Amino acid sequence: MSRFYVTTPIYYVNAEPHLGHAYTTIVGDALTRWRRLHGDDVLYLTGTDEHGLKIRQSADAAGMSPQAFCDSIAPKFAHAWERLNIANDDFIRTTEPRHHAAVQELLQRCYDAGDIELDTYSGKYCVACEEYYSDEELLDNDHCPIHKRPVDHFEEENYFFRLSRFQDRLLKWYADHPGSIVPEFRGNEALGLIRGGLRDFSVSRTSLDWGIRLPWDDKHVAYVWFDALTNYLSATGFGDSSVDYTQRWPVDYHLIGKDIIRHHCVYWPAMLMSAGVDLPKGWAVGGWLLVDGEKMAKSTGNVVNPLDLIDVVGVDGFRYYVLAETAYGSDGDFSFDGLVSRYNADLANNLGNLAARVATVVEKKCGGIGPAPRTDSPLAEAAAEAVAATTKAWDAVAPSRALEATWGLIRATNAYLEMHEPWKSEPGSDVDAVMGDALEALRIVTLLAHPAVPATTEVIWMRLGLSGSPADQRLPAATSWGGYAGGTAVEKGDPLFPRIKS
RNA sequence: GGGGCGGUAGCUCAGUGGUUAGAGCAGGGGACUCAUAAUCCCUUGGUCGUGGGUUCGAUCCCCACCCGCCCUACCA
Repeated sequence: MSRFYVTTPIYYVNAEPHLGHAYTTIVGDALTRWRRLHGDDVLYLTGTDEHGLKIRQSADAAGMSPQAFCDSIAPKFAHAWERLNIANDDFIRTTEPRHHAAVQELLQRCYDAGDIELDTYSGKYCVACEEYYSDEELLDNDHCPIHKRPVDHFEEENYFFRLSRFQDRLLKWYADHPGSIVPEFRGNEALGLIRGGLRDFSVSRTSLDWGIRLPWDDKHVAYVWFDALTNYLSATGFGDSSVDYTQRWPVDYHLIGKDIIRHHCVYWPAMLMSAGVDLPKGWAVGGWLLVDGEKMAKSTGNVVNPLDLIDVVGVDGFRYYVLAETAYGSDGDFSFDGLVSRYNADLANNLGNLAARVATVVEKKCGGIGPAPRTDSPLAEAAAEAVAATTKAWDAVAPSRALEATWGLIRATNAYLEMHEPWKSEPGSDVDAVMGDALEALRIVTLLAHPAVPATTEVIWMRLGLSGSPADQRLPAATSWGGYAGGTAVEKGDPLFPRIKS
């Protein structure tokens, strides 16, 4: 049994869960469910990022302590993932003791390695914002873009991580590990960032109090990088001397958005190198889900709450949509019309309807008991192709392609039924053969589609009269043609995906 | 300004240095009626962003440009 460890970014608790968070989290869930089907010992990690000035400010504004504020928001993420049927194995919060231990361990290791040194951070600072600004962010004459007033030149004593020392090592590592970033074109972006030159970055603040103290200098609080990124290590037990964190580390995939490539593919590996920790095996970089063609933002008022959508198309309808509609890596476009139309076309008309018609014909022509499939069924080849293509796609972290391949078998099965028209024949061996084949194809579809639509496939599995759950099956053996033995009572039940009238 | 990614049928996307560029959805026609007015078959539709270049030949290679988006160093 192999181990498989996948992470999502940890989400900043300054905002409530939205479509973008849900997208990445669903991709990770489907990917890890696929690995579980293969018997892997999976660790799927998500969580929340709870430190920093903005949390402090939001807490102050709410009249709460930062911890109480975080305690009020973090469960909303955990709850949202429950609603979306996310099977994360752990949920890490950066305010947890285990995370503090890991952050301090990583900091200490980098400090001991000589890669963290005291220096001076200087920049243009707006007192009203309590923020530093780069020259390009400022208006003409060094005015704050928000407050329209002059910024001050500030200097602050910071510890810096000597990222500049890592350019050659990072380039060599990536050259030695081709394909570690998928899709490939995102890997090229990361290399471009490294080749473009690396500057040291500060890892601490003295002006911040809501965070983790540096172990060797408690006047300083860790700034975001060493705090947030380290969560991936915290969950493995890193920093706890009684635990062998290498049982879980290195991670197989960090799922990230394209906007945080620099932090995850440049800063993070350099930090790990410095600390003597193995680097991740892979990164899977996703694009953004735009909403009606525009970037989702509070200012445009187009923030989509995923929980509103599951009232319309169900949990699996929503999961299927985000997985199927967008090629992971590229930007996708979310639209309500698209959601409904894909739900109707793929789930109601294809999968749901196939399950319904098969059950009806088995009931009418086979006495409600599913016949066994033929060993030499023409559908067997279509099934094998679907299994192969689906597997290849999931292995490449390409959910939309995986589902397309799986749906190919659904279409082939519908076509197969049309060709033989078993509803026109009298009960007998010919009808039994056709329906056995259809049931077997549907069983295989159920397994292949399970990572995307786990709840519905459980229901189909049960209606086919099969015991247990698709999740108990072991691929690839379970997707071999002929796994259905026949002789089970097939139940029609209510429509799995009632068609939505638009 | 610099770096990067993308621009292929109405929509979402595949794709390859070479005969007539593909899929799904949407549109049109037909068949069927087991099924959630679902399904199946056929079909309309593309100057493969623009202009050059390399080549016997480019959507795929090179250059320039246009458009969209991302990063540009401390918001995930």
